[in-house]
Amino acid sequence: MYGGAIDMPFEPVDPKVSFPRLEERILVFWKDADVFHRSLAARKDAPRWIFYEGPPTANAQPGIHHVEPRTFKDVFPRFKTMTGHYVERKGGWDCHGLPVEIEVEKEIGTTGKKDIEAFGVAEFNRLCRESVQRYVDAFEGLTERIGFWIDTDQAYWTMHTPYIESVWWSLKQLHGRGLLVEDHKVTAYCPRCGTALSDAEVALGYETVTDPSIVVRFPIVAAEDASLVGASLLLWTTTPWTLPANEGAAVDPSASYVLVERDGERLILGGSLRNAVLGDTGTVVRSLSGSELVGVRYEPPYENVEDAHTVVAGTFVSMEEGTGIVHMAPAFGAEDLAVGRAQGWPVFKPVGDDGRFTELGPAFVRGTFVKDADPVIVEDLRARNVLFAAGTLEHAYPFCWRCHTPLLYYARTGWYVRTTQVKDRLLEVNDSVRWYPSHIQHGRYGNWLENNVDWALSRERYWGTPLPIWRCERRHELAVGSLAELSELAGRDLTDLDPHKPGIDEVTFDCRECGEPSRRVPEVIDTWYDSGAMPFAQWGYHPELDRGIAAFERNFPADFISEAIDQTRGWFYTLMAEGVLQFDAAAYRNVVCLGLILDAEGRKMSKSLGNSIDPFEVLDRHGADTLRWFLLTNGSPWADRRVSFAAFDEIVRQFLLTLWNVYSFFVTYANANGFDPVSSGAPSADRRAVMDRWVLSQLADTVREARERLDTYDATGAGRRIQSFVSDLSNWYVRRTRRRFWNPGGVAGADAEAAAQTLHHCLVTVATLLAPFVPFLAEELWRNLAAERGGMPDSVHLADYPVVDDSTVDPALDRSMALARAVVELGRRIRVETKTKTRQPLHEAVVHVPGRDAELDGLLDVIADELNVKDVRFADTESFGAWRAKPNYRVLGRALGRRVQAVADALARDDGSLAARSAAGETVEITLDDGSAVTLEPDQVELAQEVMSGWGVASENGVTVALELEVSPELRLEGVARDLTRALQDLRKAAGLHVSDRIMAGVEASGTVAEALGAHPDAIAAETLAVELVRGAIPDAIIRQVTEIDDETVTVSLRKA
RNA sequence: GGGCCUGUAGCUCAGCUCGGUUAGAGCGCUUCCCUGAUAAGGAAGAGGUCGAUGGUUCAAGUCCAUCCAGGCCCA
Repeated sequence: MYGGAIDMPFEPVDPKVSFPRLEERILVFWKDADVFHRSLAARKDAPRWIFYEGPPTANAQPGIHHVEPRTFKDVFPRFKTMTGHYVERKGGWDCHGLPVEIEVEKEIGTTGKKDIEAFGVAEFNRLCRESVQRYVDAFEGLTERIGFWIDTDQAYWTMHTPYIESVWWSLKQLHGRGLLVEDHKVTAYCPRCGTALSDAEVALGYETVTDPSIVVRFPIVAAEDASLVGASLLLWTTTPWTLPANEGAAVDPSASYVLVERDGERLILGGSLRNAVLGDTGTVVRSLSGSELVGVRYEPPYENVEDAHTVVAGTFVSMEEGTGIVHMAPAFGAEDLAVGRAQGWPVFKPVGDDGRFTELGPAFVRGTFVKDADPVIVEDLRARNVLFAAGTLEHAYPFCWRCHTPLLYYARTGWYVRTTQVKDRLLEVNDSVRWYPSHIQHGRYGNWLENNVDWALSRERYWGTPLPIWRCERRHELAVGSLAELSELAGRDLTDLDPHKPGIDEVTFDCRECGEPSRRVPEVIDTWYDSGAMPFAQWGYHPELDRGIAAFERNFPADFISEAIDQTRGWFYTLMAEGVLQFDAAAYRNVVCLGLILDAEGRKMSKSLGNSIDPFEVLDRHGADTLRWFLLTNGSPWADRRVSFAAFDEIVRQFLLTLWNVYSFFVTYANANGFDPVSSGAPSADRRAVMDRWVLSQLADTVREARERLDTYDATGAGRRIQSFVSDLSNWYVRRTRRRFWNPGGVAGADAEAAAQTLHHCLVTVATLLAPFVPFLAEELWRNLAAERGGMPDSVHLADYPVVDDSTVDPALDRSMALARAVVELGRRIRVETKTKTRQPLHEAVVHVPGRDAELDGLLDVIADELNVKDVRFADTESFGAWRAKPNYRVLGRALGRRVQAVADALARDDGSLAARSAAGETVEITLDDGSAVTLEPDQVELAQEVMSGWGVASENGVTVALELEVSPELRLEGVARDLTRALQDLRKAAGLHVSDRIMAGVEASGTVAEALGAHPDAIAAETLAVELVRGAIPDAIIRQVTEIDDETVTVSLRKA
């Protein structure tokens, strides 16, 4: 369809367009003409504007929430390309991680690590690789279909060897600087599956259970205040099995505690909890603050470590349940571990990975599963009089969502990146980043950074980048940075080895320090580390191998990244953290942070809820441009938003089809008139009609605002401005200018050509403005209207973004036209109120706009035509109703303060004479209640005219319009002639005639209609392109219709001439 | 428990930066009008305690405080 036109300047446009089909055609064109790569090549030497692709994890079918970030990641690079930047767009795929493993586990029916080991890690990882490949194919399909221009051919894959080596290089740096270390951490752990669970997994398995709830005595053995010795601290716990690991007790230092004597025994507990624990028994001997207890040493229930068993201060201590004194077992609680680390207590862990007590535990529970040991321990405590009270408690406890084993909170070793050591630098770097919306910077994201904890890097899983640390029996560690380095260590060529498990684990070598065999630690790394490594790893950056250095340096840092808000703790953080850790620099300058996509009920879309919208269904039904336009302009990109199909229909009808119809209209008449935009040449400004000058001024303003907003990452504002221009173009410019295009004999000459030039220019400019937003429709318009005409490129995406044509900016005209449109609106209101059809011509309209008459000078014809009146004049002596004035608060409020209300009161009492003088432009003086006088300039008041409705007068905002409603017999006939014309036009349309077909027409009528036909035969014939217009029926009519005009029955018929 | 966001018409959302006295748009509903570009457009109407309370101010949807509800994240 893009063949050269011989007979017509433009390809005919089908007003009934299918956007999805149009988009398929454009996709073929882009591919055949290699437009994307040419758009890059054309800017090869331009300043770089750097974009990073945040890789989607290829572990499931893409959803509509993947289209949102991809749309924003497309619109700005396209815009920057069109404004003269080189925007390399390297794609990427996040390949590793638990989600991929789970997807494969579903396929092969395994439910835990033991199953996977039995299945075979080599085969398992092979399936993971295949799964990734499969979903990448699906994502590539979506990417292409939505018009997201990104280079998927050269995408980085985090599972490819050069990427992994680059990650290894970075880890080696961290290890060398002491920032990558092994340490303990408490995590939820399933003893049956032998694996730690993520928070999300833990959240899946909470159940209400009954657990023991016991209070135990910790007798004080040493204290600064010697009188405390011999008293017992009371501690509460629901996990008796953790008591053998007790190393301390925590109190709230600011809370109040009491020493109670009861049955000859002295007990210490939180004052507010005394009643709950002791009831009204015992006597308070003294009260003391928590801080007085800090440092007290006690006798632990079970012997374990030296130099511990003291009371410490803790902010986490609750004074609302328990005893106000918290038992601390660093091996089994996150806070406990943090406190223990701060106190220098060793981690004492008498429980093995199978959940059973080991040799370290008390003899009577060794080999027992911890939960089963609870009653045994309680009995032991009772026997030794350590137990104070025992009961049970119902509460929520997490279970393994796979095997229903109770989860244990366990200190386990893992590998950590010491991000806390660069926290200050992270905060500093964050200050240099521009966030959209800005509140993220010091809000959600800034808070996250403030609370930075070391990055738990290792995962005891299979499908991930292996942690490249080899260690010997004597625990000498070596971080390896590449396969080449590994080859050297192992003494054989491993450069072709797949660096994944299990192959990599088979590589061993002799420790360089002690000669003992050294083997790799078993863990893989957090897949998020892969994602944050992309600025360097996407180029295989590796200084030791002299690889990717130039490419990295050219492309760091990013000017722009964008993802949804859930990435604050994800990619936004990992990118920044690794940028700082490796290069002491911000990895990105601008970040657009999008809201989440919700369903019609406001719930987050997810596969498990079954409420996600299939993007391919939307694309097939409404098209990519529709979806893109919705995402870019509907609601706020920062806010979560609801998506439903109704919104897509509205966009098609209201925006895309409106533009399409203007386009179709233009092409129809340009072809009919043989208009050629290149040879006809643009008329000079002073030769342009006022409507042309107005629409060009609006266009210039649209270009200005679109550019300004896109420059500040506000695609929504830019899009809305363009949409409002398209609406004005269609509903005011074309509506008002239509007849100038209808030029069957070519008689209108230069004026028709000026109109065509203007509309052509508007459409081409709009297409260019829209190219980043709706790349398909923009291309379609460009291809037909501009491509290869006068040296223009063959694709809109190779064009420059429009610049403001200052010569067309005319603010005075903008204001005048707004006023004229207000006048027209009032006129239309009068016609409705007085039930006077618009088609009935009236004698005159009288307009009253105090002080602004002159502004309407050039627009009286426009008003007259739109209101269908013979004449428009300005009021001079008429009084349409009393004037009313009220203060212009913005001006007077500032000047008068409190007295402005008194002015309002005074003006409200005005009988209209003061207001009338203001309306006439006079300065008036009013007297207030307090006797003081105030002088009011005309611009210090707002004027309105009180008019009665139904009398042919309407007023608003100081603008008053009156219509002369009397219909003379002549006007009546003219109105009927127009009704008749309209009937014939309807008939032409119904007969399917082309706009330029000539007809023979017949009218069977009597009375007024016949009279009107007799009075205005030429006008009717000219309007309807009738070469012959007869009374009565015509022979051989192809269509015939009975209709009502002016309460008379009329039959019209016609055929082609 | 902490942080952030959101709360305006039946629905989807503007307006809040920088306070101004008739709070807007689109969809939907009612009535009418216009139309040989239009699947559109226009006018009128119904529909609002602008989440609540208190404060600042001549004036609060807008600024401040507290609270309520929902969401997301952290604990």
